[in-house]
Amino acid sequence: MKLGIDFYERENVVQISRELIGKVLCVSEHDQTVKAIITETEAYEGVTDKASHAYGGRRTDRTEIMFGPPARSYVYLCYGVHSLFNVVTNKEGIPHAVLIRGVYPISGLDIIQANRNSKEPTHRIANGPGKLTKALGIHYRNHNDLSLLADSIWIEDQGIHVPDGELQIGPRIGIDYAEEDALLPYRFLHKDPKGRFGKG
DNA sequence: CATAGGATCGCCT
DNA sequence: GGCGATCCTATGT
Repeated sequence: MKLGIDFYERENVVQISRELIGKVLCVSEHDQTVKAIITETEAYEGVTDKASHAYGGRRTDRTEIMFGPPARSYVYLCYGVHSLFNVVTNKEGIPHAVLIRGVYPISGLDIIQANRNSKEPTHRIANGPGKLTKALGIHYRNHNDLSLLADSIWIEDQGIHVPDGELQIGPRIGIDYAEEDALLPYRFLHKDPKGRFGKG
């Protein structure tokens, strides 16, 4: 079932980031839906987090979405090339977000391969923050600031339970500039999506 | 208006 | 493992 507002509006973004591992990201467009299990996330803890775009309460046209209500998408362009997909959490006014960094497709693999223009195997076709947006057809121009409670992009709980032992928890990637916050254990990664979610 | 740099990826060696 | 691609955002004048 689709995650509701209660899931997103909680205060602990690190906990939400942890719980999103094993949930299912769904994207629907042109009457076609693709679904993929979330395998990697990072928490971004708003104004107190030097790695966050909203650090220090910085409000710009771009970051404004994170200050808005929860359960919405924050999709921005990275390195001029990649759309990166985030989920806005906590209450309006508190700019928390979770970056989705990797997924394992379970439905619509043919569409996903076409989107990527690649026949990479399932466990590698969307195992990166820029790869998964391209794979699922998420674009910063079309999919920014959408409600995750509507029918374009949403996240489902399909009862998949991922125990702590299957996770690797450590520092976030590519945020060396964030000084002491660069070492916070805000990254959650499933150690073996292929073995856990693959066939056989 | 100009400019530096980024929550990355894929190709090359 | 090194590097270029590629362009928007934020900041400063």
